[in-house]
Amino acid sequence: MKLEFRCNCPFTSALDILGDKWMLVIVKQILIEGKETFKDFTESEEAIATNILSAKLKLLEEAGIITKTKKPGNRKSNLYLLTDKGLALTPLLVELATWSDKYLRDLHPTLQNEKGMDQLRNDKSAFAHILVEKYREKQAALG
Amino acid sequence: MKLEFRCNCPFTSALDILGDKWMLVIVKQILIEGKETFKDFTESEEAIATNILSAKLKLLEEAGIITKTKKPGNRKSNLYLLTDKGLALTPLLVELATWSDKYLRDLHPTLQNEKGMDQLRNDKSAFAHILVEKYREKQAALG
DNA sequence: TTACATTGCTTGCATTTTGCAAGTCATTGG
DNA sequence: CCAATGACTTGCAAAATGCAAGCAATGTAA
Repeated sequence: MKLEFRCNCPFTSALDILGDKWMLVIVKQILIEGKETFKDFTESEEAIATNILSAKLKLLEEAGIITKTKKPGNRKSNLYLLTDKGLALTPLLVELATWSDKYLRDLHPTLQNEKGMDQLRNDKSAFAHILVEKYREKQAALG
Repeated sequence: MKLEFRCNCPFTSALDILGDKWMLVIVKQILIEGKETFKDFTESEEAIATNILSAKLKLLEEAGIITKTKKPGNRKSNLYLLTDKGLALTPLLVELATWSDKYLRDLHPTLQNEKGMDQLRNDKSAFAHILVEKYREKQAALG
């Protein structure tokens, strides 16, 4: 499980890093669900196994999408945070959710339909912008 | 390899279908590289194995992203075409390419840098719009 | 019309990735 | 000090991916 590129196509190359079941789910959990520590991820709804989580966090770090630091004042907990490169995936995530909302309901009737869904439908670029802003505020509060 | 959803999250559910090495690559090849037949895909730069290709085309069809029909006037060749649901993935693909263009060049120096890249940087929603229009024209010409 | 090539697959098997359960090891709170 | 917690690793089973070969149904050229 290492970083390699199949070809020089920009679409395919993004998928060489992000194209699996977990990478973007982890980014989503950090950005939207406020997860920061290893433990946070293991307690998620999606229930990622710890060995996979460990491997994927390593890959995300190698790819420059997240950073791993120690939580200030705590030598036990690690802090996983998005870099700018990682935050720049926000529009991609928003497109994923938009597509699901519009086209996945027939295959998946119990798909979430409350929370920010109206806001997403109403103006997705504003939605993305707010997500990024909130995350930056949080980061500023930390460091 | 069947269609199942981990949870009700719209982000994660999209990845339950699209989150692997091949699904979006195939959509890209149809949309951007004009590929239509089984053979077209096997001749791609990305070199997908025929057994995987077969399985993924089946999944894409089950998910309602592509349709499989016979080429008119030819009982041998099949024609794989995007549905509206599949065409609606265009903005997602454009976001993938945009992210690659901006953030992947340090990891992947030989990443493509010509062709439509300027147009993509200049106005990505216009770029997406043009892709969709061109594909629809092509479809109209066929049927 | 018959041999040959092409298209669209499937099968078998090796390799890689994913998933689950359990165990390790350094903090840390009491 | 000692149990609990957080962050992992390890071992093994299951699933997905990759490679090579094979095969049946057209299509094509002599």
